[in-house]
Amino acid sequence: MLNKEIAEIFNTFADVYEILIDELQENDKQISFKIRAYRQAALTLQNLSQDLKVLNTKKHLDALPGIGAAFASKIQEYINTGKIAEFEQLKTLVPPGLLDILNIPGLGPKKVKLFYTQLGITNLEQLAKAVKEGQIEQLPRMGKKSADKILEAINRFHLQPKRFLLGDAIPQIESIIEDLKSSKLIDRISYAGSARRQNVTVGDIDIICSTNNPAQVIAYFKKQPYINEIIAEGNTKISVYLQSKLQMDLRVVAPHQFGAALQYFTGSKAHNVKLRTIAKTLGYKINEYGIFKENQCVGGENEEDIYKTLKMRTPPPEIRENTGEIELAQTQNLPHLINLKNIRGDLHMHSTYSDGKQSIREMTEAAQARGYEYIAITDHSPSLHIAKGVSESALVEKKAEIDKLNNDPDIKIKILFGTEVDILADGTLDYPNKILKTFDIVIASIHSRLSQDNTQRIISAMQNPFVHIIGHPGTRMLNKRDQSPNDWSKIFTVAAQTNTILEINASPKRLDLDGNLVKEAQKYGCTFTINTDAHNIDQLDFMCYGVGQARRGYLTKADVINTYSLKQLLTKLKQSINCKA
DNA sequence: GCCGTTTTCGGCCCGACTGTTTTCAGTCG
Ligand SMILES: Nc1nc2c(ncn2[C@H]2C[C@H](O)[C@@H](COP(=O)(O)OP(=O)(O)OP(=O)(O)O)O2)c(=O)[nH]1
Ligand SMILES: [Mg+2]
Ligand SMILES: [Mg+2]
Ligand SMILES: [Zn+2]
Repeated sequence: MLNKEIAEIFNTFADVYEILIDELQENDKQISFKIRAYRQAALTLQNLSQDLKVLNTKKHLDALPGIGAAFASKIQEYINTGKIAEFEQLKTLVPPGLLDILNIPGLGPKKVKLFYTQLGITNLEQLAKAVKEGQIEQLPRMGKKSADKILEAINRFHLQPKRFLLGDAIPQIESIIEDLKSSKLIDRISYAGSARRQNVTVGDIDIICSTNNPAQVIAYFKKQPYINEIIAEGNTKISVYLQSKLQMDLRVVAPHQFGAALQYFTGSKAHNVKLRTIAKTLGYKINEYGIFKENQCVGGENEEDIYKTLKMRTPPPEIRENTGEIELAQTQNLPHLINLKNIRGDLHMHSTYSDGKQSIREMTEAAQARGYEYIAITDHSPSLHIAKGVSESALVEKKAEIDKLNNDPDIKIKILFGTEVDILADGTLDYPNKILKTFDIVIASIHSRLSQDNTQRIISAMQNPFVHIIGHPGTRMLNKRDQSPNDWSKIFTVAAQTNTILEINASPKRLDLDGNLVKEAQKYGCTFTINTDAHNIDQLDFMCYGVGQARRGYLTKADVINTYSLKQLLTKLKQSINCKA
C-alpha cells in the first residue's frame, strides 16, 4: 500500500498548494501547473501495479510517466525514511480539516479558503454550523442558495459510498439507455466515462446521446421516475441523482458531433488531455463537438474521425488511461484485444455439491445455452465449512454424476470434474495429492487470513504438482476489503516458471486479478483464465466483466486459456502439470 | 514539476453550468 500512501501525499501536496495559492511566491500560472504535475504523478502511482519498493532507484522512478527528478527523490525519501520533510512542513500550514471540506462536491480551494480566513472554519462540523447560523450566506459571492446546497452536500457525503461497483452500474445504464431509446427522440446513444472503460468501480454514470431535439431529450429524461434530484441542467447536459443514489451525467449533442462527444466523454481525462495536446502541436483543436483545423470542422461524426485525423488507430476504450496506449496508437501497434465472443467456456463455478444454488445439470444447460463448449464444476474443499466443502466420499458421487452427464446425448458440452481447493494457512492444500490428481482441473484459492502477505502461500500452491490455476489471487472484495499486500513480482515469476494459470475472477465484487495487475503479469509471460465463479446460472453472465479486466490488461485471446478449443485447453492443462512433475 | 520530430527552456486541453453578478469566478465534466 506504499503506492497509495505516496499518491495520497502527492494529492495532499496539490490540495494544500491550491488553498495557499495566493500566499505562495511563484506566480499563479506556474504554481497551477505544478499542482497539476502533483495530481498527475499521484494518478500514476495509484494505478501502478508494481510496488514502489521494488522500483526504489532514481532510474526506475524517473522512467514513470509524470515522475521526474524532484518527485523521484521525494518518493525515495518516503521509502527510506517513512516521511517527506517538505510535506511535514507543508502540512503545518493548513488545518487538516480543510482537506475534508475540499471533498464536498461543489466546494473547491477558493471557497474553503474563504470560509477559513473569513470565519475561521476548519472542519465540516463548523461549516455545517455556520450555514445553519446564516454566516455563510453573508460572505462575498455567496447567498442563501449556495449556503443551503452546502448543507445538503455534507449530508449526502456522509450517507453514501464514494464509488459504486461496475457490476451494479452497468444494468442501470443499460435500462436507462433502453428507456431513452424508447422516447424515439434519440439518434445514437452510448455509455461513456469509467463504465465504458470498464473501471472496476465508477464514480458516476456517464451517458452520451445525439439528437436533433436536445431540449426535448432533456425534458423527457428529467421527468423519468428513476430520477431523484436534478443537480444541474443546461442546453447540452443534465446532471442528476438517480433513485439508486448514483449520480448520472447525460450529455446531448447533434448527430454530426456524436463521435467527438463520445470520445470526449469516454476519457479518461488524462487520455483526453494528452490527445488534445498532440492535436494542438499538429495544428488541430479537439473538443466534444469535433476536431477542427483553422476553425473548420474536419471530423466528429464517428469516434475514429478524431484519431484518424491525428494519424492514429482508435484505442479500445478500456485502455484509454494515458499509460502508453496513445504511443501504440500512433505507431499502429495496438494489440488485438480479447473479446467476449472469444470465450469458449467457464472454468470456475459452483454447484449444489458445495455452496452453489443450482445442480450440475442446471449449470451445464445454462452454459450450453450461452454457447460454451466446456465448463468446469469447481466446488469448495472440506475445510470451508460455511461453503459446504465437498468431502472425499462425496467426490465419488460428484464424479459419477459428471460422467453420466458427459454421456447424456442432450448435453453437448464437456463438463470437467474440478475443485476449488482451499490453500491452508501453511500453504498446503485441503485435499491430499492422491485426491487432487483425480480431478480434470484444480483451482487453488485462498479464503483465510486475507489481510496478510500471502505470497508464500500462493507460491507453495503453485508448486504443488496438481494445481493448474490460482483463483482470485488478491482475495479482495471491492469497497469492502483491500487485496492482500502480496509481492506480485514474485508471484508472477513463479507462475510463469511453473506454468500456473492466473485467474481473472469476473465476479463484479472481486474483479481479481484486475486490469492493472494483469498488464503487469503479462510482462512476466503469465497465462490467464477468465472465470465467473458463478454460484447460480445468472452469474454466468459476469463473464463480460472479466473480459473487461483482461482488455484493460492488454490481453489477446492467445493469453487466455478459455478461448482455446477443448483439445487445446486439455493440452495446456497437461503442460501446466508436466512442468511441475 | 514534467517534458521534448522544440534536446533544454517555455509551454502545459477545452468547455458547460451555477449563482451572484452587471461581467464572471468557481467548480466540475
Ligand atoms: N478534456 C477533458 N475531459 C474531461 C475532463 N474531466 C472529465 N472529462 C471527460 C473524461 C471523463 O472520462 C468523462 C466523464 O467524467 P467523470 O468525471 O465522470 O470521470 P470518469 O467517468 O472517467 O471517472 P469516474 O468513475 O466517474 O470518477 O469526461 C477534463 O478536465 N478535460
Ligand atoms: Mg464518470
Ligand atoms: Mg460524470
Ligand atoms: Zn469459487
